Amino acid sequence: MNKIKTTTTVDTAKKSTKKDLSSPKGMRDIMNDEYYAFQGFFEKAQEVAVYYGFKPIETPILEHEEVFTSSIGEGTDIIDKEMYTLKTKGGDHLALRPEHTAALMRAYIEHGMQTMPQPVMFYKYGPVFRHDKPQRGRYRQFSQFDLDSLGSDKSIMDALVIKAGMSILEEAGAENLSIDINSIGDKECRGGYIKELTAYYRKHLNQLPSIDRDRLKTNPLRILDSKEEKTKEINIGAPDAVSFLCPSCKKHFKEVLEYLEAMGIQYNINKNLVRGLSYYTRTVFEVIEQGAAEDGSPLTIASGGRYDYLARQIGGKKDVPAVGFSMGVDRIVGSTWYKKLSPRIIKKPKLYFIQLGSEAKLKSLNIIEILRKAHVPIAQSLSKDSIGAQLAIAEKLQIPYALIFGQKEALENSVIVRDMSNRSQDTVKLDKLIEYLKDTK
RNA sequence: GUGCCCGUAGUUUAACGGUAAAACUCCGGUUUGUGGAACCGGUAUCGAGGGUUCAACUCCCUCCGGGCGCCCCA
Repeated sequence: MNKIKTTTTVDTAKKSTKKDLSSPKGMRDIMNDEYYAFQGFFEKAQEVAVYYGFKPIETPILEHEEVFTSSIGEGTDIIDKEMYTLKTKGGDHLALRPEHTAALMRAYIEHGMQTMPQPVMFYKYGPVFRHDKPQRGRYRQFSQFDLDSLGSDKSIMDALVIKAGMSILEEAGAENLSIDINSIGDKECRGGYIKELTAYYRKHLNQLPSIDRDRLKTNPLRILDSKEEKTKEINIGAPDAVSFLCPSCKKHFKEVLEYLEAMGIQYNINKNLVRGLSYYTRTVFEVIEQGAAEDGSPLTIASGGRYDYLARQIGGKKDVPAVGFSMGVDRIVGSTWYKKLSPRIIKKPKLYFIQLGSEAKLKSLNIIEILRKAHVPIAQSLSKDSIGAQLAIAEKLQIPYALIFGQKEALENSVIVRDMSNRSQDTVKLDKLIEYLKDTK
């Protein structure tokens, strides 16, 4: 009964020979050193985050589409063009998360975290997805590490989140980062500012490039960081958000800056910084890597801000003041300054296990298990047969000791420990091996 | 989504309108227990699909993928 229709399966397999064996556009495999680089970064980031009082959280990679559409804002590219959406068999409209913040707020509301001592502070790490055109440091699946404080409108939380984030970046090896900061006000003052700004651009409408004329309708704030030369000139005389801040926003912003100064964090106020996501209020900032790359163009490696109205936007009954810091891990790990943080699980092999002959090979795995139980990190290449080749690999890997286990040793239950540096070797009984190794360094 | 450039073995590179060359890596073999050895051998439907042509990897188109800029953004 096992004769399944082999012919048909083979046929279909042959017909669909042209399988695309590459990973999807903008998505890649991460392995070996690169994997360790990511893992090492995460461990360090986690360590710093915990010191600052952040707790871990992981949310699903998929969320209901509305979590993002209602928060990030329609009219932004992230929602209109870049979100991966899908319809489940049950008819739910889900989306691969394009960022962490909205999902985090959803979790906060869902679990009634307002009953916990405020603020609730989380760190969050994982892949996010944007259907974007891949470019330098830009992938369709990339990893973000986020720090967020939810439930407090205090300016010191802005400062804390920024400080913790900057510490992580420094631990990762960043040196000459600059942080751009601005305040775009709250609902008290932002409306008035936008009105004023719009009026200003209207006055210069005939000089405004067409792309920015369009933005005047969709999102006037974004004209501020336009790359059009013409617009840049016009922007010089544009009203700036800070001078339109209401007293409480002004106070908040001033305090944030004072904290930054007290902590020795270099910043510069960039009045043209507005950020793309529409949920931001008050503080917005970006951490920029100045042209360390060959081409010298700056790359934003982290960004964030306050999002005091997000909770209600996604359907919460009341506002939850919050602030967050989000880092692009791929960009950090890919930076020239990134110092390869090594994951804790990676141990430098102390021994290279060499086996010779079938009798020895048969018992090899047992010996490796003895070493593993004694927590002796080793390397081996059991598939190789020649002792010369195996020694060569040990040499190449710069492993201090080689363990030679051949036919003779297998029969005698012993093993040769060879010091790679001076080529001296000792024969040691298997049951004394661990003890013997303790005396070596 | 858009503009420019690009796409040959695992990798880095050749060549030519007439069905691909080399280096390194990898795998296999030869010398059957001590430091990257040597020698031999193997591995490409020239990103995919069309078209032009007697003939295309080489010319043209479409698509896919990559790099850079724009939009946008980590």
